[in-house]
Amino acid sequence: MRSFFLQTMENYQGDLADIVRASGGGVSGSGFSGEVPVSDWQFPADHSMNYPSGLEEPAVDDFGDPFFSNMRDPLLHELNMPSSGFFNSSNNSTEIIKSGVGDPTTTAAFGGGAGGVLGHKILDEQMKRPLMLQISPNSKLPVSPCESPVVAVASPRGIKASAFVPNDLISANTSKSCLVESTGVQISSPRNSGIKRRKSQAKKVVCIPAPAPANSRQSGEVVPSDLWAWRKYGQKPIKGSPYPRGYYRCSSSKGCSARKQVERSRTDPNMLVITYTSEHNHPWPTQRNALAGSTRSQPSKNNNNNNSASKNSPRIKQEQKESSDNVDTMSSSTTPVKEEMVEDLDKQIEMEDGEFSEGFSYRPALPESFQSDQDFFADLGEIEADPLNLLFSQGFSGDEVRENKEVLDQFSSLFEWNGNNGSNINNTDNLFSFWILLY
DNA sequence: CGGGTTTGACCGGCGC
DNA sequence: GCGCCGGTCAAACCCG
Repeated sequence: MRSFFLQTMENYQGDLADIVRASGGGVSGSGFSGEVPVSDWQFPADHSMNYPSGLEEPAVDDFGDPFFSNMRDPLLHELNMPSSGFFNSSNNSTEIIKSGVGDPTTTAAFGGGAGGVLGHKILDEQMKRPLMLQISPNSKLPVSPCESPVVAVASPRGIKASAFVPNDLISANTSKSCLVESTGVQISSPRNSGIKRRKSQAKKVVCIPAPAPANSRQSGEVVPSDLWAWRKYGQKPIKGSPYPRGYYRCSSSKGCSARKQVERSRTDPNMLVITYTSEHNHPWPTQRNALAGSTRSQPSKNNNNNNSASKNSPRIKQEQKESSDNVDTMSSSTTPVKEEMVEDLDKQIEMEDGEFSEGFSYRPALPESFQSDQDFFADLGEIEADPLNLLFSQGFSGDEVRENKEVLDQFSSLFEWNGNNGSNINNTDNLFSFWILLY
C-alpha cells in the first residue's frame, strides 16, 4: 500500500535529502484500504469549480493552495472518522527512516510513519495541524468504475475524511512516497521592500511524484497544476542539487503574495518538492484562465524552433527539452500524487498565541461572501454538494465501501471525469482533481 | 495585446 | 568584510 508520511521539520531548506521518509505500519482500525492516486493537479478549465457547500471556518494557517487552502474542502464536510490507527507509532520507525531515504519505491504507511518517526510528542503537535490529501482521478482512467476502495484521509486531529476512488485509479498508480514537511523557514523579502522577512516564516513543503523518470538532468519542472494560476518568475540552480528550482507566484489575482518553489528532489529525482510560501489573499478561482494553473505548454514551444528556447544556451535548451519530455510523460502517466502537510510548529505556536508574522495573515483575505463561510458555497449548488455529502458522510467499512460505489459513480459523473489520456500537457484541462483538506 | 516563460542581474542574509 | 547563495526583478521574448 502506498501511503503517506509526514513530518515536522524546522528550518527546512528545501533539501530533500533532509526529508525523511517513513514507511511502516498500515492504517489500522480506520478502514484505510486504498491508495491515493493523485497524478494530475489539473482542474478542467471548463469546469467551474464551484466548491460546494460545506465550507467551514477557514484554516488559520493555510496557504491558500489546494494543499493548504484557506477553505476547507467542502468535500470533507461532515466527515468524521476516529483518529485511531492513522498515527500509530511504529516501533520500526527508525529502520523505516533509514531504508526509506532515497528509495523511490519506499512508501510510507499512512499510519505508522508519522508517529513512529516523529515520536509521540511531535505527533501530538501534528495532531493539531491540518493535513491534507489530494485525490485525483487520473485522466487515463475510466470515468466511473468504482471498484472503490477507500481513500483514507488523515487529519492531525484525527481522520475526518475519506473518499472512494475507483480501483483503477489505485491499481494503475505507481506512486512514490509522499513526504511532507512543514517548516519554519526563511523567505527572502521583495528586493526593495526593506523589510526583512528572514524570520521564521512558515513554508509548507509537498512532495509529489515527478512526472518522469529522473534519470537525466532536468530543469524547469513540469509543475502539476493545482487550482491556482502560477506564474514563473525565476529559476535558479541550487547548490548541491543537479536540478534547478523554479519560482512561481500566484497569478490568479493581482497582489496575491502566494508563492511556490518547485524543484526536483536531489535524492530522489522522481519526486518533486513543492514549497509553498505565503498565502493567497483571494478565494479560489472558480474558473481557471486558459493558461492558468500551469506553466505554458512546453511541447508547443519545443516544436517551435523560433521560440525563445532556441536562443538560450545549449544547456538550457537541453533542459527545456527534457522538461517538455517531462510534460508528456507526466500528463500521460498514471503517476499518483500523495501529499500531506503539517504546520510549522513555531507557526502553530504563534497562531495559538494569536500572533501573526509580519505581512503574513493566516486568515484568508476572502471576500465577505467567502468569509461568511458556508453560505457562499451553500449557494453554489446543492447538486454538487449533495452527492458529496452522500459520499463522504459514509463510514469506511468494507461493506460501506461497496455500498458507496453507486454514490461514487454519481460523484464521478458529476465532475465528468473522462477517459482523456492527457497525452500532452494541453489535454490536462480535461483532468480533474479534487482535494480533501484535513483537519 | 495580455499573459506566459526565460534568464542575467541584482539584492540581502548568512557563514566564515 | 567578503563571498556564497538563494530569492526576486525585469527586460526580452513567445504564444494564443
